[in-house]
Amino acid sequence: MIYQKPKGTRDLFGFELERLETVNSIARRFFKKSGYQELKIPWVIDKRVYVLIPEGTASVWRAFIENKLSLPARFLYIGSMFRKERPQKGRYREFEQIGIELLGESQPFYDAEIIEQAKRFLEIIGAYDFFIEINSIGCPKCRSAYKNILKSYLKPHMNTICTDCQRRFGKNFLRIFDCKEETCQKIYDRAPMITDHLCLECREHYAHVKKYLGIFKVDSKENKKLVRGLDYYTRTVFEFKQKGLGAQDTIIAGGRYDLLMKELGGSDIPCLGWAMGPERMLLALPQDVPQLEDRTSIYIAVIGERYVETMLKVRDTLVKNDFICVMAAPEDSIKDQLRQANRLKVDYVILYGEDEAEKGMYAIKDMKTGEQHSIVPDQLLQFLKKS
RNA sequence: GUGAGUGUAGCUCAAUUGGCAGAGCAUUGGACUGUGGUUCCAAUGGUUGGGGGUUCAAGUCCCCUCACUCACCCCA
Repeated sequence: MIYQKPKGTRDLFGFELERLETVNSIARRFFKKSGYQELKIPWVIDKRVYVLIPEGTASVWRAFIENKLSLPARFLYIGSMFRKERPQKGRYREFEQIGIELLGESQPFYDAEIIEQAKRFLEIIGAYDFFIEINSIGCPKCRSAYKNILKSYLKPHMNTICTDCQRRFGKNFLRIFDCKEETCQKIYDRAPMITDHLCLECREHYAHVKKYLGIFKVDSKENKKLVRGLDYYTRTVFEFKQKGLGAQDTIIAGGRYDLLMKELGGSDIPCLGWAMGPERMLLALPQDVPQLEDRTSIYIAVIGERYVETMLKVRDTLVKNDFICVMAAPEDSIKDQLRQANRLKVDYVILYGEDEAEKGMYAIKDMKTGEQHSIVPDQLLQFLKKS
């Protein structure tokens, strides 16, 4: 072994890859029909060193500016993202993400719409047992006023909260609400919440978002402790959480970030979006969801090299007609060929050798029942299609 | 970065207070020379993750290291 795969990465193949790709193609179909255009963004975000993208939003913005695209714009991106944390259940260092970004829309209608689209998408895939949490974290105006209120509430408790929270207090203020310590949570339960300290505009925006969620018939639960660590988030934040997962149970997270564009040095453009971790979601689903396309598979057993050419034509016809088709090397014994066919779990085997050539027929064997009969070449496609 | 748990055949796992490294499945061959899967018989398969130590003797006990898993942390 020359080298092993880096920690937190995986080789995807077989069923696992198949269902991930199925989710991706459903996403493409669904969101393109909803007016989104796909954007393929580079994994590398630095000229000299290989710095890998941790999320898609900033890159989508960069692409928007660099390509001088016009507003309003809806983008879909699908691909690998990277994080450096130690892996655990539902958290890999290289992981898949499906995300959408909606640029240039400030109406609360759209906050509700992207939540509804996420929900419909999950339903199409066959996900269930998830719930939606929403909150509003206001704008810089109400948030800075609120931060002072929260700070003065927390001051007397500084020695009671855990060391992690003390660190968060200085670095990532609102994130203290995410703490898993019970003693900390007891203190935060009685803390003033940002949702109750919104300015008039933010309050109205939030009320409209909830109104539209009602019109869209999307059930959601308000979680006043749901926050974001970064300052460019404004107003609406939401998460979809999946039951039956471990500590990492958020399958979709998103919100509104009207200040991001300014932070990146651009003009003032509002933006909404979310990102989904399909692998994490699939962890909680039964193996047969989403439903895979079930194609009939055929193995062509050839007995004698001089029949290869005839069977190559059959193979090409089958592939053109969307069957899965594998051909055997004529040097292998018929026993080996059938054994291979069995291992590949194919539905049918076409056998062709001296006997069949003389009669001008194909022998076709149903691998489930073991039945075998002769069929004239012209009827092959018809026979396979009705099966 | 921190903590806990697990590493034995290709896979899933056994192995008593330290006492001959095993089973099932898989693989290969045969029974069966143009018929897989089922059945029967046989064979192959291991520096017990790696290194060091204690001991007459280590899969088992001690130390180090690597990998995986879960949790903390982080979460744009």
